[in-house]
Amino acid sequence: MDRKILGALVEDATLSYADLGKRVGLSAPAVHERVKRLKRSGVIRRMAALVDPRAVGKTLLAFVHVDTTGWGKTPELMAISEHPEVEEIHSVAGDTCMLLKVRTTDTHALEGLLARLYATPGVVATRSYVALSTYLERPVQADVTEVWPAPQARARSL
Amino acid sequence: MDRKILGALVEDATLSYADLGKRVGLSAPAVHERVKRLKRSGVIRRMAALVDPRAVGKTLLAFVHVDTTGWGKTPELMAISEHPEVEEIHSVAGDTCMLLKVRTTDTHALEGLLARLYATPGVVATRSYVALSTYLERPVQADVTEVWPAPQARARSL
DNA sequence: CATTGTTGCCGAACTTAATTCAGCCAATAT
DNA sequence: ATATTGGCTGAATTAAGTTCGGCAACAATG
Repeated sequence: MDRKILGALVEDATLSYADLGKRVGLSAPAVHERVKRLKRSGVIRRMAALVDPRAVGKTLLAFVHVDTTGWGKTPELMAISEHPEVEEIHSVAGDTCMLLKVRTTDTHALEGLLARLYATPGVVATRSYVALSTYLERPVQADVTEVWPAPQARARSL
Repeated sequence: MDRKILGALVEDATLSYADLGKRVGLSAPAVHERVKRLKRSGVIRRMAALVDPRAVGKTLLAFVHVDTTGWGKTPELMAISEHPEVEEIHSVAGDTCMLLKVRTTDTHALEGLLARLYATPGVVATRSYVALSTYLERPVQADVTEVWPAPQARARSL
């Protein structure tokens, strides 16, 4: 039941509780109660407007591999996350320490960002993959058919 | 002005128009008008609930490089996008055709997905990077300080 | 087996926000 | 100088969010 609500809210967070209720077969207050619980338990992190990157001038998407000298929440990591062009930072197993997803206005701006990354103390080397075109991009789906109970206890308390 | 509204709505799409108005110095109907325009012009693609991946059982995040025999909207591309584990598909310049962002419950499920990808006609070879931990992950920001006018004309009409 | 407590749902009432509309002001163009 | 357009405000209306009491189902307990 919660999965159905989640799936609908991922697609359209502006749905009224009444419409949601009709869709999943519940009354408006019941849906309201469940959504409130999903929010408080952290399953729903927040509601957000999804913005077209090109509409705000972010035409270029690139994935940047970065080697750093340290591990964990290091100063260089903090420095990297300060750049507004950086959307994601993952530490990956394979061949590099960090994998960054970055968006810039153009190749020139990407070069500027790379220069700033290189200049960061602790950053050793980078390698970049520029995206030519994006065929699919969707937020985390809730349509997993999976064994219960879901690990809701893992959700953050904030 | 629209940038301010966008920035606020990316952070919290549940803000009332009155609160938004107070934040940017406009009345509620004025904000309403602007948001409606931003939605219709495609700058705001949609409102969505951001779900904690772990709360819905998606513990593992991986980036998968895929080589395919064809280019563009090929059947193998459609086949790949059918898998619910696949969140993003980009064609990248560098060394492979496609870069996939996928989420699964565990390594076993990832292996199953890779097996299905390998079995897809047109898919030549894959290489995977498993994310150990994610330090930053945020949606497209609207905080670009950039020359005007923004290329709103590029936004989709739907 | 009955009792008591808990959980989750519904319907109605109430409160708040979304939405519409008429009128106004400023900027631009004729 | 004047008409026209676009965007804003404030009030009124409509719709939604939110709270509450009561009920039914289930589980644990005496």
